[in-house]
Amino acid sequence: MTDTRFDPSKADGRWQRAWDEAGTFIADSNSEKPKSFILEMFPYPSGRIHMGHVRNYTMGDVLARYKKMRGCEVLHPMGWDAFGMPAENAAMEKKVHPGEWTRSNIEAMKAQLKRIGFALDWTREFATCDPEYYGHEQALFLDMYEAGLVYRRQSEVNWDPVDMTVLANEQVIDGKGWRSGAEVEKRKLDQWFLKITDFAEDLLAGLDELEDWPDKVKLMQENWIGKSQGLEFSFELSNGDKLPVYTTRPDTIFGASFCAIAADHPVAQSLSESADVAAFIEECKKGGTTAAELETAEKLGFDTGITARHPFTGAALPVFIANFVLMDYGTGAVMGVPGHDQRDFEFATKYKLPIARVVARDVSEADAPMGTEAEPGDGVIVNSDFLDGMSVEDAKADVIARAEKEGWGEGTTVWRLRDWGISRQRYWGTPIPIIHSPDHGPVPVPRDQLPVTLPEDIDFETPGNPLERHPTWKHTTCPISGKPALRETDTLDTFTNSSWYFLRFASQPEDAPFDRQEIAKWLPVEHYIGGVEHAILHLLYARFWTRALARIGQLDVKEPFAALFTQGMVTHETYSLGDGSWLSPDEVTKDGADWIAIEDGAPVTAGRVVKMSKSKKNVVDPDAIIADYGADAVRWFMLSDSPPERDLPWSQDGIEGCARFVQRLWRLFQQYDPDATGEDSAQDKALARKAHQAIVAVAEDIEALGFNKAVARIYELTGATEKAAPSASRTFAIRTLMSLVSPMMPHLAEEAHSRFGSAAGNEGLIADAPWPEHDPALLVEDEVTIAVQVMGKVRDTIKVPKGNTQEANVAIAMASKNVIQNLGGKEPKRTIYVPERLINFVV
RNA sequence: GCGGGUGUGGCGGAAUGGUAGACGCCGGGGACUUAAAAUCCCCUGAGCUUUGCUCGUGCGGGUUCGAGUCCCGCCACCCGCACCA
Repeated sequence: MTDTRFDPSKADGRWQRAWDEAGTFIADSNSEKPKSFILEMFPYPSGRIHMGHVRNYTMGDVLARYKKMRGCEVLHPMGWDAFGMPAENAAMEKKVHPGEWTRSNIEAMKAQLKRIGFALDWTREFATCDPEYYGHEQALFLDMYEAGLVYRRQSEVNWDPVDMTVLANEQVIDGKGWRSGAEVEKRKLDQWFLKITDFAEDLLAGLDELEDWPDKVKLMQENWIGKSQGLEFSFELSNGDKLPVYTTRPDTIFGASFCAIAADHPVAQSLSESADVAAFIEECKKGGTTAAELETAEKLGFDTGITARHPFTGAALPVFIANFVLMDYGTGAVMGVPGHDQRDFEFATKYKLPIARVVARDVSEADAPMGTEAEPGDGVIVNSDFLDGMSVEDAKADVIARAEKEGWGEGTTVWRLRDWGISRQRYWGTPIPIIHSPDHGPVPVPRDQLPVTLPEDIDFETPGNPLERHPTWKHTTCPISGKPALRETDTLDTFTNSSWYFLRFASQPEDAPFDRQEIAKWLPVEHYIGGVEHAILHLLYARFWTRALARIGQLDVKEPFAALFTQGMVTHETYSLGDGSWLSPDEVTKDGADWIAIEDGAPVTAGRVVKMSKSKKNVVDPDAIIADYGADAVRWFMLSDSPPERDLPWSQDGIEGCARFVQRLWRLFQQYDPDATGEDSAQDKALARKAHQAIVAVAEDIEALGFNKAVARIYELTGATEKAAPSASRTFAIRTLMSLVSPMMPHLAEEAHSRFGSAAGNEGLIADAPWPEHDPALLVEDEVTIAVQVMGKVRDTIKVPKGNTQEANVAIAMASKNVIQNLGGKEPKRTIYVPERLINFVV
């Protein structure tokens, strides 16, 4: 035999080069084979590959390699989601151009990915900041514009009044700007929107057909789209105006004790001449625009003195301006029913408004006092005149019917989903290809002038939008009149870049965003893998974008991703000093049972296991790990132990165990003996059976993305093979193991295959070899173990031939000493018999 | 606040309503070695009056011959909330 140790530092690079030179993973769209498009969410080039990326791409890689073994033509591409805020922050902090920073990050990260040995088709690589890519995106934007799917309106942003700049939600910390520290305000700007709400019904209905998506993601999207049936009606106001409101709970209308309107509602605005009202409206502008902030902020109201006439009772309800009502949702006005809505309850408690019960568990509890919280649940209607005794459902229908008959309201469908605001007042994004003409308003940039490229000479010294401040870039001429005009200086939300990149991976013509026929060959993506944090926004936007392109006749698919998998995070223990500062894993060591700082021996507290993050310093660099243990050990670790949808805690012991297993397999592979004979012993048969069972089980596990289970199967077969004496079965088991681990540990598998496997006549790369065949006759066992219970408690187990009759097995069970003892001389009253599993005697 | 999820030994986890803890890690004992590393073997949920018995899957109830799994009510933690990607 040759070496005794597998040396990844030599083998990894050798096989990575071999795959590159052979073009092993280049996808051929003209292949006759069935097509398989395996895609992981492409990375943002932040600087370094982190363990989360490694886990994500390892899972996709195993699938891609497995599919190839199964005879598919596999498309497994990689690219870069290259626009975004971090590049602009780097520009401000490090005085480096965002493009330069991004490009050098891409270069570094690509080299890292190559060292992990991923089976990627690098010929299709692109970055979304390439003018070719965003130029095609601008064309798609104009297609949608011309199809009426784009419009412009006023919308609120977070405004930093000191830096005079728009802030992302992430840049608002506790209501203050992250750099200036100033109190953030809401400010209205003209912004571009995509009409995703036009597709609300279709996006919702489409979820039903996504059988291979996790239920939880479909549920989250369903709730996000938020279809609700309700009543829209108008209150008559004491000042003579009408106040349209929308409610999903018309059944509780007799419990209404006030109305609340948004600060920018016309009724509120009409009162703003009063200093008090103006001051309150100003107060409502404080704070940012996030839902969490709005929902948790203290409920504030201002009594306008106006009253609204209740449509049934005629009661005069006070009308408040309230900070928790949004102009963007519904009509910007609500009826307040404090008894059965928590937000209304808090508001009514604060402003001492009546809290009436109109829903109870039973009519007899109509006078039961309200507790300290609203009761939003189901029940029967009480204290509500003609609705008394009805179910919530019936009462809703009844009120809507009456409103429609009497002509003061109508039942409507309302969606929680809002149109997609795509304007960003930032530099590092796709320029919106619009020219604002003094005579013709917004005009599309002519197609032959695309791409509208970003200017290179850019000033990041002052806050605000660099495109807006650039001395010449925005100055152009109107395509219609030729008169001086201004370019749109907003760029597109980076989510637009990731809404169609998978199409560009499948097809990359120069003169168009994609080729329809080529797309039809590959789409939909067979497996799409990424973090659950994208469950709603990215996935919904990509579904929308695909549908929009289908509607305007450019695509034949509606759903881009046939199967979705959301993987868990990579986590690590945290280490902190007494002063609360964090230490990284390589700054600490164990002193007996305690952790101490390596530098000065100071005591360290080992804290909770949380997602790896720079701020907590609990990160482990994949490069260093690969240098120490090799790519296969890291890949194996990423697949072992934790189910892929759950978090994976990184551990030093774990990676060392994986590296040991790589060597253990290597030792076993060296014992490959094509000339071994002998099939007769029971042990040989048992091993052959295990190997054939593993071929089927590992395939099933990989197809179900149960990588941790596949890993456990491989451990079991490895252990059994090691223990076996040389035989033809053992040789078969070793060869089987080489194939089974090849998607997961491709470098080790190639090395073993080239050195030992070729002795058995296997030529070429194992990456090109097929998945092993199994013998169905060897899948079944000929003996089964049956648990014997007395009153549901296991008292014994019996081993019986597989074909035994129920009578025979029950007789064997009855003869068991333990069973006799536990029956205590009594005859079983009943016997539960589960074939090949269990017998339960009930006395 | 709203929406979604998760909870099983010291740790990661396995288990079509049918033998809870497969497989791995850690730990303990032993073999080999001048020694170490590596490797191999055995043990490893808790408790007890130990041929065996009792308890045990976040907590409290329920359904069932039988519940980690199904139902009801809680608790804790994690993710998302529309300008982070």
